[in-house]
Amino acid sequence: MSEGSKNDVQTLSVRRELKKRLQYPGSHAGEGIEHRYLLPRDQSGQSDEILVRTGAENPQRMTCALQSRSENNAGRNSSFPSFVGDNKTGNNHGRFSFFLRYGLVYHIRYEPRRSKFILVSMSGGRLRMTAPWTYIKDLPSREGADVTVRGWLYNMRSSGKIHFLQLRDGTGTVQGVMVKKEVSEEDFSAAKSLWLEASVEVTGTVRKDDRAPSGVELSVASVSVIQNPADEYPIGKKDHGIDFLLDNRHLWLRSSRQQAIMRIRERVIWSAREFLHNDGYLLVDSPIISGAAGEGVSGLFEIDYFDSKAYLAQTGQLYAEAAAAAFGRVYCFGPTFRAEKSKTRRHLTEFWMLEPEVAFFDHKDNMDLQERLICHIVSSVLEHCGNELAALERDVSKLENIKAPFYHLQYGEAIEMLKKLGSDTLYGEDLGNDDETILTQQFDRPVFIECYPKSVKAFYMKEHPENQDLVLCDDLLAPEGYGEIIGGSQREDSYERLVARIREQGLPEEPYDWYLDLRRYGTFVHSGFGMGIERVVAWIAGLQHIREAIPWPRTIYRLKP
RNA sequence: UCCUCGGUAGCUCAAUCGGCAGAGCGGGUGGCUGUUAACCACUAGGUUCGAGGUUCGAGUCCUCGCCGAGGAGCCA
Repeated sequence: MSEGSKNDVQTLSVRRELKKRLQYPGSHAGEGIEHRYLLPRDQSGQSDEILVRTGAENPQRMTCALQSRSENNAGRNSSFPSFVGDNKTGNNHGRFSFFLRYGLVYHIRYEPRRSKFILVSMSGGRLRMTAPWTYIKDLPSREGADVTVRGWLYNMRSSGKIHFLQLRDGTGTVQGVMVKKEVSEEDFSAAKSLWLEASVEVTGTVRKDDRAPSGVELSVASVSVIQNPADEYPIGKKDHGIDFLLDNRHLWLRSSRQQAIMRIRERVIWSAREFLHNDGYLLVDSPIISGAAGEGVSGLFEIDYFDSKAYLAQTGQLYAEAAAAAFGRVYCFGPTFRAEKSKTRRHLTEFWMLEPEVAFFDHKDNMDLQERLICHIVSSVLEHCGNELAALERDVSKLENIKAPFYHLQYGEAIEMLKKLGSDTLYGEDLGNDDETILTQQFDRPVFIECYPKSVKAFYMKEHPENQDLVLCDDLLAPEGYGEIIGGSQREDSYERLVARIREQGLPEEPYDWYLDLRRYGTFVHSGFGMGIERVVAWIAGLQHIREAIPWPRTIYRLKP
């Protein structure tokens, strides 16, 4: 490996130049494409050239030839005249590798959409053509094949003459079985000295084995160590405390549990956007830096904005309302910030919120949309994240039960119910965290709490037509004690009443002049809501704490990593 | 800001009424050809968060401080 590290230095210095040179196009429409690439000069001042030709009938079939002009590479041309790859039938994903001097291997890939070749990577140290590597998730379908896996060693067990290398590469895990008499003495002893989370390239044969979770194992032929850590890996195999794990969040993400959570998070976001896109919603993002407060100044992060003050967005809603007047059905999705000094399992100072806003939707249409969105997200996670839910030991039956219709409670009914359950929250007060927990434990599906008192809700919510003390809003509480995941409302569309509400709450009018314009110029019935991504993820994944639902949690005392 | 709990080996945690500072994992050495957080033997590893106090004696009790967690309030 000392040989490799020497080359790595050289790699860095030539990489930049090579990338530059790989940019000239030279394509000829209709016929095959021919590219010539000059490679960096060697010590003698000569340059090599790569000649790449693509077939006219199939641009992805190509031949590559190294034409050497330099003396110390002249012999290579004959021993390495060309390399033919086929992206359709081959398993190399269109990547081609050239061995060149310095012991470097250049990996070049054809990019069909740009009709050009791009430099994928360079590696050094081994005098061979590197096979493109295989992702662990694909191994079950490659039984019997000789493959190379690149990844990290997350655990190792040894029985003297046999090593069990537990490998992960982000797509899955596989056990590499290394038998002493089947590999070189160097590889066997090198493997024994590996520490956890060493980065390795393992070559071997995919072999069926009923004992393996994925059904296959890798019979190791050779191990190439990319880096063996200098120190012991901080996160061990036994339990750790939450504080330690959060301090090591950058490493904690490698664990199978965190990987499962992040995949579920991605599925939640993906499925939500898929649902909205397919339903005709346009993504119109809102600014993160804003001169005006969204829902009152108390929980805002203030920043210096040149010579004036600005705030980090608490919500994109006001902007979404403006966009709804332009595009009808819109949503925004991005990080939002709350400077509350909350220290609970449901709060972060930075969290992601999905905020649809719909023209000509009333309170009821709004709740219907929320219900359909949540159902779609849950069923999508169930469909695509079975392995992840299993890894988290989530009770899937609880999620399979999430189907329309959800329960509905009027605020007054909720207070009555809470009184019977022992809460001392009075009519007119907002529901506390305990109240939400108690309430959601009564239901096996999400429950809407509708029409809260005006006094505890934001100024932009529309008054209830039959009771001026209430507003047309809804909180959607997730079951199993998780509580509020969505807050929504029909918006006040009357200019006069909106101005009155702003004054009632003692807010300055000037920052809202543009917002009031929406009621001056073609006002319209409209509704929307905000869904907290991390809370939805925490609920679906069954997490104890919201901070596991975001890659880099920001809480009051945690800015690092 | 308030309430509650906690801080002991690299990590997770014990330590009875105030009486010799302990275990597992991780590290080191040796053993083991089917291990699944492998196992077995041996071994190294400590300013018990800090300052002060009570006591023959403090990880343990008292005071103050620092740090963290859970909860309240507020919210998604």
